[in-house]
Amino acid sequence: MPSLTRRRSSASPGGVIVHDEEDTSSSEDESLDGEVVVVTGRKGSTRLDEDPRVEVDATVSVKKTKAAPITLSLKKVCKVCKGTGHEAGFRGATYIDCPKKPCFLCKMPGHTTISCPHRAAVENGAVPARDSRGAQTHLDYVFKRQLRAKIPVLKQSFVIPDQVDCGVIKLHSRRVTCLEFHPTKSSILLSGDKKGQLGIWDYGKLHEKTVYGSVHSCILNNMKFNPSNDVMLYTSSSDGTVCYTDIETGIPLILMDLNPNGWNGPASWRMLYGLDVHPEKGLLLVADNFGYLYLVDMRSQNPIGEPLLIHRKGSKVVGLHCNPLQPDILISCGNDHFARIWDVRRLEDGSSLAHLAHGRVVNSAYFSPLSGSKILTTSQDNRIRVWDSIFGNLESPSREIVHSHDFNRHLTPFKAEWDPKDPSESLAVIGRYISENYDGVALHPIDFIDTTTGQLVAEAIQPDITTISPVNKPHPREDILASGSSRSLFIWKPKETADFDEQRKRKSDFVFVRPEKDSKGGMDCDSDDDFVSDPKAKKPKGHKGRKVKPSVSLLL
DNA sequence: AAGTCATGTCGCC
DNA sequence: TGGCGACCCTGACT
Repeated sequence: MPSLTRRRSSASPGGVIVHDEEDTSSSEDESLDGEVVVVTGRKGSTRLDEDPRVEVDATVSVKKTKAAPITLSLKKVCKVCKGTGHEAGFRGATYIDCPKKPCFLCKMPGHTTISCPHRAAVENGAVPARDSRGAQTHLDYVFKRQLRAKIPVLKQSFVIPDQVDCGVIKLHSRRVTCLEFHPTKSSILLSGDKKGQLGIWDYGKLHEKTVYGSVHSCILNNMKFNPSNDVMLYTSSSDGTVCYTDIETGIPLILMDLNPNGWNGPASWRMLYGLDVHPEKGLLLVADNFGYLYLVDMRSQNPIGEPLLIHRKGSKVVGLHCNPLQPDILISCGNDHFARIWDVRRLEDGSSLAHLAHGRVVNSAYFSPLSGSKILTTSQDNRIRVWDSIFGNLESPSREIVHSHDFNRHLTPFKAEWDPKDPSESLAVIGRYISENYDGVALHPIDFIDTTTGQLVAEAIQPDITTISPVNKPHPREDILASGSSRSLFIWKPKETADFDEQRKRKSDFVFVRPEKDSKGGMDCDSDDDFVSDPKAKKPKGHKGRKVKPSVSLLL
């Protein structure tokens, strides 16, 4: 008589799975010529042929012969569409899409990410979308093949900080939401997290880092320095407050609180997003999750005027940016799928100068940093858009670039950032959502895109960083990029300037800092315990099913 | 090492 | 228009 074989599992390869209930005495019988029997059992039912209560899965066939071969024909089920005959998920370090769903990259049906024309192209994911105003002609191809290669490059070559110089693991206890470089002290990076904590890290000295936990009580969405006082920082948060904080003490002054009566449910709780300074007027601009813009007078430190509806009522305003040359010109973007341009001098209901339509939520809209004449937007329809002249035709973007930066509720929204040091105002930096198989490791690079051509200029990867990096900030003056990946921060430099000899000398590429569990007030992370250089220290784990090479640089 | 959980947007009814 | 549930590459922790 065969004994009942049970297996407690929920994802055996190729298996529909059945669980025991209240049974702690599971056992496996290997005498059945390697065949596995998966049975739904109940407490006390130990033998299949004796207990009529045993339920056999529909896909299991049981032969009551002497040898009692019990076979399984378990159908593979796609975790995405629940259909059979295919499976979505990682195969090694390569992700296989569900063929029944639209392409995860360009969102068009009929193909998957692997065969997507936007991915298969040499530009590898970041290529200009087909221009809707003019299909490609034969002349275009002639131009590309025969002429373009002979045109001398007039543009300066980009300097790409694509080598990790140093990093802080877990300075924050929740994912990083925003980054800002100190305006005058070049090696100081400020970071905000989902918990509302404010991190200050001097990456030049590595050890000097502080986390203030009492500035905000939930997501720190944006920060901006006072242009006339580089110790003072403005922050906006989903707790509904704008704070003005001395970064040397971490003591905040609340300039505005939209939830003075506390929590009365989500219908009334206001969250503040976007934050920018109008230096000439001494104005602070912030917006909320119901579509309203607020102005705060920086001198009197008080809100002024009435809130103005700038996006669809009830929809979140995600970002604000004043034009660098004409700060009266403001751009806002929001969940109503629009970016809108305003004149701060005459703000009224419906007075927007232009509205830029997008396929989905607009995560960010920034004027170009030098001339302010271009606009770069990031939308959740997996497209980066560039509008070339804010005084020109804004009905449609002058360029759309397909790029993977989808929405995921567990990730900080991706935002493409201008490189402020690029005199041609064409280089943009943005993290990539979908992974690429890099020598057997699934990694999510940070992409450097030439927005004038849509070409992927460079992609920054580091085998140790297996997490997605949605937050990236190019340094305003130096060839440095800061990125926030989950709870960690990294500093990237160009290969030739990254100081690897120095790193080897100090035997640590990375600095590990334990997050404080329940921080009240400032947290000083400078105790010796915070640093790990032990070769036995925990290695970074790859994601499920992804093959990750052992880390060397982390453990030097 | 499989399970758990945190929790934003969108589409559908 | 509003409430509800599905959800495609998460990541850290148990």
